[in-house]
Parts: sequence; C-alpha cells; structure tokens
Amino acid sequence: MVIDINLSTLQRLKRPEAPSIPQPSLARLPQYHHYLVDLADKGISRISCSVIGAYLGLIPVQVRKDLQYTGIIGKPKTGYSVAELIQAIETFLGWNNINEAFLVGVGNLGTALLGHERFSKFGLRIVAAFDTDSTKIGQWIHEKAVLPLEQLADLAQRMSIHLGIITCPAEAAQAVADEMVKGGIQAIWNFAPVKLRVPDHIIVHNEDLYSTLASLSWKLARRFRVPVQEKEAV
Amino acid sequence: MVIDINLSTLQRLKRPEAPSIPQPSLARLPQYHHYLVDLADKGISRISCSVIGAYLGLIPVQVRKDLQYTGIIGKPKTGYSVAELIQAIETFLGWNNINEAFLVGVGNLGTALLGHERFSKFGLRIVAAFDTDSTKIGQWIHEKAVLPLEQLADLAQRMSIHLGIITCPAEAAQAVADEMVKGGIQAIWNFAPVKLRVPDHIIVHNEDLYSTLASLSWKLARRFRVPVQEKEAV
DNA sequence: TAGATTGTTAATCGATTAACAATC
DNA sequence: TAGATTGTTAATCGATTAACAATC
Repeated sequence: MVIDINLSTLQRLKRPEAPSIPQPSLARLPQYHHYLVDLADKGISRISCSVIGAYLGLIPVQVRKDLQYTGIIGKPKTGYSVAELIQAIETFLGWNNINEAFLVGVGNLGTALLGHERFSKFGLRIVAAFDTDSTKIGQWIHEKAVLPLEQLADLAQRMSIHLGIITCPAEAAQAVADEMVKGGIQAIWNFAPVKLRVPDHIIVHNEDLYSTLASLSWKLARRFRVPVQEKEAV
Repeated sequence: MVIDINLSTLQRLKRPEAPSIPQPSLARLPQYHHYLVDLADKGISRISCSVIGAYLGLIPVQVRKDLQYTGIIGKPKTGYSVAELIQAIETFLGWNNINEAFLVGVGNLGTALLGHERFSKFGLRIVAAFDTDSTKIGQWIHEKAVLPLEQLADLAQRMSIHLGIITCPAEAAQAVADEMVKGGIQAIWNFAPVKLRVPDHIIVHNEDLYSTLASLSWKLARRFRVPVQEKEAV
C-alpha cells in the first residue's frame, strides 16, 4: 500500500497555520535593519543582542527572539555577524525581490512618496501614478507618469502589479480600492483615513495618522491636566 | 492628631500609575469617532456596539470596553447616544483643546501636513514651519510662514508650543529634536526613520513607514512563496 | 577553564474574548 | 413581561520577560 503524500500536503501538515511571526516583531525588524546598516557602514562586523537592545531601548532576549524569526544563527560569546544579519532580515522580509507598485492620488503626500528614492532599497518601486484630475494626468512626477485612473485595472493586470498605494482623499479611497482589486492587486497600503471593504484575500495595511494623533493629544492633555507629581505611564 | 493629606497625595494614592488605557484601544478611538461623525451626519442619533463593531470588524464587547474608557454610559436595549459618544471621545482625547504645533522640514511630506486643514478638527493646529534651506525660508506655505530653524527654540518658548512635528531627512532629525527639547516642547511626532534620543519626560511617537512596508512585503513575499492551499495568518 | 553570549523553555503580563448579571 | 443591549467579572490567548541550559 502506497501512502500518497505530496509536498504541499506535507507542508500543510507541518505548519497548519503557515510560518508566522508576531506583528510587533515584524514591525521591529526594519529598526534592527537600519541600525545594522549603520554598523556595517562603520566597518563593525559582529554585534550582540545587548548592544542592539541598548540602542533601541529593548531587552536583549527580545532582540534575540525577534532575530530568530529570520533564521539567523549567532555564536555564543561573539554574537552575530552584522553582514549575515542584514542579509537574513532582507531575505526574510522579501526586500531582495522588488515589489512594483501603483500609487493613486498625486497630492502632496502622493508626490512625497513618489519622490522617495530610498524605497527601492526596501523592496518597493512605484512604477506609475494615477489620478482623476485632468490637470495632473499626463505630467511626469519624479520620473513617473501620471495616468488616468480608468487605466489602472487593465495596466495592473498586464504588468502583474501586486501592490497598490492609496494617497487620495478619503471620499475616493473605496472606489480606488475597488479598481485595484479588479486589476488583481494583492496588497494595499492605505493612507486615506477610511476602513476599506475588500475581499478577504487582499492584504490591507492602514497608515493611520489619526491614531497616532489621538495618542499624542491624549498624552498631552493628560499631562497638562493631572498633578505634576504623577508619573507618565503607557 | 491631624493627618495631612492634600489633593495630589490622594490622587496619587488612588491611581498610582495614573488613569490609563491600553494603547490599542487608544488607537481605535479615532476610528469609532470617524464612523460616529458619519452617523451623525446621516441624522442617526443612537447606536449599539454590535453595529459599530460590524462596521469596523470588531466584536461588540471590544467596542464596549474601548468606549468605556472615555467614561460614556449607554442604555441597555437602546445603545449609546451618537452625539454624547462623539463628545465623550473628543473630550477624552483632548480634541476640544487645540494643540499648537511647530513643523520642521518643508519637503513634500511637510507641505502635505501643513495643508491638511482637517487636523484642526482633531485638536491640532500647525502654526509655523521651519527649515534650514534658505530658498524655502521666508516663503508662506498654506498660510504658514517658513522660518529659519535657529528661531525655533526661542519661539517655542515664547509661544508655549508643546508639540513638534519632524518631517525633515533622517540625518537632521536628531538635531531638530534637540532644538525642540531646548524650546520646551513636550511631545514629538516623528516622521523621520530614526530612533530619537530625548529626555525621559518627552513623549515621542514615530510614524514609521518602514514598519508598515516590512509587514506588507513580508506578507506578499510569503504569499508568492508558499503553496496556494495555505491560509493567510497574522 | 571561566565567562560571555546565544538558544530555549517556563512564568508573567496585558489585551482580547467569553460568560453572565444588570437594566431598560 | 421578554428580549435586547449594556456592564462586569473570569477565562483565554499571545507577546514579553525571566530563568537557565548550551556553547564558544
């Protein structure tokens, strides 16, 4: 009797929920990366968790756990190789393979992102921009063409674009997201302060300025409201 | 024998760590607020947790807990008053009292924020901008003067500015933060991808695009790497 | 070898969720 | 009243931290 188990069955059995990493750890990886690149520039080749932690305000064991998700292996007593660590983080995050992206909404924020050359070092290349404003369509901004929104879905499909960036006003954001989904885009980076309705398989990340603003103003308000002696928590 | 307990002692005894709210709850409050304002615009005056939750993809009890931090009291069976809820959130977050802010770094991102009129509804007014680029100094952007960075500390002190926004390049951010601290600024909203070193009592919130980008690219990379059958986690 | 640092398992802590009581 | 919804206490879950073993 032959038991028929193919590769994907095995993988599903071994990791029923897919290999995973806590969201907070994921968010810290770019910070480690940034620090490590600085170290590499200074010619430092080995580093320990305690030193990384001291720089970022984290305890060593947390740094160690985070780094372990990338698959890196350190040496007791001498720590990690800076170069290997950078490599491990970049590979883990998929920064070696560039994601091509479309951006919609060429206002100040959209323009700022279009001009951000550094993104290409982090696996992101914005290849074209879209807008509905006819005065903007046809322009070139930071070497990227501004095209009419109607062309997005078709072009996304033909160019196999997987990532969409929404920097348009809140009112237009849902319609833009719908176009992106129609074009087969898999992930949306949303800067508009709206909850987008998209199919389950679409990855959405919101860059929500108002959440940050809320934290800031709550803390400021509290500081000027409560007695001076009290300590800052949260 | 008289026991001398003054007000602030009492308050310290009653809430040794100061009244607090989990960070995730705080971040969700603006989302409730946004939805509630929409409801109010539509003339809806009462709302239940389940409906709010359904809209934002949260379970009712979580919404209820979050809202309780604002001190709001609902009525069983009929839910909450939309108007009261909006009021409660705004008061809780301190959005009734405007925070005046200085912004440093008048690039595309800085300009975008300067032009964002809506902030004034959320307790934030940017009153002046600063830069080191002499071609920008002296200009007016969205009705705000662009001043030389050297004047920041002195002006912040004289105008009692408590909030600073950093939208300059990463290399300059630490120096800008130092100036802000010198000027007595209490809280910093940092858009530069650097870990700022400031005294303990300064509130710093980072708007870290690279963290979001890391999540997105990791999820995209994983999607195109792992077998199709696997489910999306995290 | 001794000591520093990684790797790993267990305990703790905080946020979320479940269960249920209170109330309109 | 019965039923819907809030309010609250207890259980669960996930991330952080502590403790300790392994290794260079």
